[in-house]
Amino acid sequence: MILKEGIVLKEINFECFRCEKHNDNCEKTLNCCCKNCFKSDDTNLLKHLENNELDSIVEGKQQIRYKPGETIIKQNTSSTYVICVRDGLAKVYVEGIKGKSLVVRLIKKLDFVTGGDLFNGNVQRFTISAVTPVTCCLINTTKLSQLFSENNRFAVELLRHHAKQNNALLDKLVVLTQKYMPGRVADTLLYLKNDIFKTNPFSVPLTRQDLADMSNMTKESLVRILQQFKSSNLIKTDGNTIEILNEEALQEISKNG
Amino acid sequence: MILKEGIVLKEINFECFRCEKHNDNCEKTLNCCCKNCFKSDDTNLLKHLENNELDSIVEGKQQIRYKPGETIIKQNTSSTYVICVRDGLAKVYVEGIKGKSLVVRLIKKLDFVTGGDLFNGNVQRFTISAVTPVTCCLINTTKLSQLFSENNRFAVELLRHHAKQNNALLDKLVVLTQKYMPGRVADTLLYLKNDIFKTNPFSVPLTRQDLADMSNMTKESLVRILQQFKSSNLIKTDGNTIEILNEEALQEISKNG
DNA sequence: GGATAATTGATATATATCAATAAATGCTGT
DNA sequence: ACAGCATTTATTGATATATATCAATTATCC
Repeated sequence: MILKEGIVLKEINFECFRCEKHNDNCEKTLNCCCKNCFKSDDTNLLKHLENNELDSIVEGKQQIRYKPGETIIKQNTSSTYVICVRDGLAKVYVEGIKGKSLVVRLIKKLDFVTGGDLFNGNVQRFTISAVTPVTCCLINTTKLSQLFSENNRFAVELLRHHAKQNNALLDKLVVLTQKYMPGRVADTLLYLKNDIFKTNPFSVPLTRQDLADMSNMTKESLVRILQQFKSSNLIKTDGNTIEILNEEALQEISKNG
Repeated sequence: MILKEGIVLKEINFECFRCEKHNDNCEKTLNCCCKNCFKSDDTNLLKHLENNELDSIVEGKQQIRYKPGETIIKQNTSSTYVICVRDGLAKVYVEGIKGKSLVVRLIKKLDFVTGGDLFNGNVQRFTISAVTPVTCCLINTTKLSQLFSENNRFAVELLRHHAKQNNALLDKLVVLTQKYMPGRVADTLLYLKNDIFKTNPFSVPLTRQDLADMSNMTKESLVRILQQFKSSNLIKTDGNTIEILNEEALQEISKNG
């Protein structure tokens, strides 16, 4: 089954005994099934949906694999999908002025991305591309609004999700415009450790350019700040592995801007 | 009626013949009545609500007047209000690091602001303060979610509104981090002319500091750019009156960063 | 007429740019 | 599997520049 040029939907013929939907390897992993996936997380958008309601949106869902570097959603194209990541890491970024990119967010397992123009023309306002191999589900939004009347807790959940995204953007706006470079790099490092990888040390499948795009600076500047942090014994790096040695100090640097 | 220290609700004893709600001067202006107000604009959040549905949220509504400089919503305080501006101009800004403010948006007649943490703890993530005398309605959000099941078009409308805010923030993020000062000032000027005042010349009830906070720079830098624009005959200023003489050139400057 | 806001100039500094090198990564063919 | 070459990525240094800061003056507004 070919969706669009280059992207081929993996044929799924496995019958999942738990959700009664087509699935791959569902019995073994227990997290590949849509209903499990959707329901397994407290912050999950779809947690309030009843089984039959889930069925209606799961039905048209497409589960796709992307190789590192591949584009999942392209800025300024129209699409009516909500993305749910099942596995892997992807970056959400704005392609800005003169080729500059601004990484707004990293997304990983169970993260949802509801597009910029949801119910509003459906033009995507950012690009999402796979950092590691990514498996994700594309859920068609056209069915979402039908659910609102049946289940108003779902509408509330979706609004909450949007409100959170709004807050995150507002925070980012302040951080990127009002903090000096060391503060921004500190924020990026703490974000990676505490929100994304949740281990220490952690191995980052991102280039220095990516880290710079997250921190709104050039790669050269990022490297220099990283060196400063290293010589101050705040962090230790070995290639793409970063260890945070003094989190309090980084928090302090973040606070001071 | 005293809401909180310093803010006194004006007593309203006028009976509006069109909406049968309490109101002031409704017959004369025809735009002060909630239902008119809510329904008079195409982009209005509440346009899909039926009369009885509107009644339920209008009932607990508070209509308040603010003097220039007064705070309508204070960042980091909890409130469950959605703001609807009936008259005047207010600025929505984030109080950032080391006393720096970032004006995210100006709001005027019929604009809605749904708070940062709607359905999510209700902590406001920005401050709103009156620039001119402002009359606005505070609508309690606790009643909003009840309407979703009755009227799913309303939920869609609210989501659309949030999606738009998201896009605006994303745009602002790019503009403020990737454009040089002239580009940012050009954007601010075009925003004032085309989105806010819709006349040319227009009289801006904002200080240079406010304009600088909108453009993410110091007031000194803003003044200098304004002088540059003046000596290039792109604009003409007389105190707080600004006339845009060459919009195409400003668009070009905006584009080039 | 005193406070606040606007303007202008001189200087400092954070950060980008340019350029050169070093290290890693991927590919090719054997 | 591995050496060797090509390509990308990372690092470091020297320099340029956008922008902030500081200071002084002028205009504006209650």
